[in-house]
Amino acid sequence: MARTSNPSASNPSTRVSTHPALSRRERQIVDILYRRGRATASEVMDDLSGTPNYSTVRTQLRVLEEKGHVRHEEDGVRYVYAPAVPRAAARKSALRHLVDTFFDGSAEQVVAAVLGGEARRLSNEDLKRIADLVAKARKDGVR
Amino acid sequence: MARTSNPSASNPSTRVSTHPALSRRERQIVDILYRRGRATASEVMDDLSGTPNYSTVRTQLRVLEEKGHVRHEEDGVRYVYAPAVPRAAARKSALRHLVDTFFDGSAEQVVAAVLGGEARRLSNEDLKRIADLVAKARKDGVR
DNA sequence: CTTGACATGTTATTTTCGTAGCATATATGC
DNA sequence: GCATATATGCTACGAAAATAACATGTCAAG
Repeated sequence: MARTSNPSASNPSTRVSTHPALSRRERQIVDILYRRGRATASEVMDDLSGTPNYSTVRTQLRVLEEKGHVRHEEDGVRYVYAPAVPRAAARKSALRHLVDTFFDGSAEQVVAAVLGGEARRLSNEDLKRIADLVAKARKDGVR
Repeated sequence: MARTSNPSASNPSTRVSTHPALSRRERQIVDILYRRGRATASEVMDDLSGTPNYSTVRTQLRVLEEKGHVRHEEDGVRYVYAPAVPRAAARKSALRHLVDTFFDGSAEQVVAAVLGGEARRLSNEDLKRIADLVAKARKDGVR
């Protein structure tokens, strides 16, 4: 019965790096931080769905910090939070996860989806720049 | 205190479609289903991290079905599960979320990341096909 | 026809989450 | 100086999630 073996680390869909995967609300909060770069508890609260209590959000940020997912710096009296994992790194693994989960691991399919407007409509200028990117990648690759 | 208003539907990072967002484990399970297309409880279990009890996985699949995230069909005696939301739709919103969260909403940045190997290495054939895709998109767009 | 392997059905227990209240500190305007 | 707005510190608690035990059903091999 397809009991093939599962090293449990070979599977991008469930792979857990150093951190044990975020809960639902935690994921939302961290995503907000990635989108904003950095934010106070109030700002995070504003971006959260529902109408969480300010206190609630602070508690969650504190827990996230304890777990090492988030860090804060003090700006005068207030705390300003930011993701502990650099955006570039998080982005990389997120992209990879997406590609593996929804695009059969195919980069080409991703580009097709982006061009197809699955993300948002592209202007002619956008397409031009993208074409240049691809051209450059090809040239470099062939080099 | 910056209580500007939050329709909770204007924010892609926290937007909840019809379904109230999956819990951690649920997300993992559904992702596995998207990757495999369809799977039995055993197969899902094999792909999950940790070493969840078979019983546990079945319970979670049942709950997911109750919530409408998953459906099952019977293949003889056994149940075969699949995501309730079509892959294409899920993919679309996932891509959008990724772009908004990590790429400043820029499709161009996504393509750059893909080309840059942030997802996986591309062959020359891949690049060729991608170049064709872009060329076609440009032609169509200009039309 | 009975036994073993593998399913599903049901129910229970432990953990984790999500949420918020209350106490306290600090700056700011009157 | 003192009230008010806004912070953080700490604690608590119900709800949901994650997990698994136990019971039952089915099919095929021997």
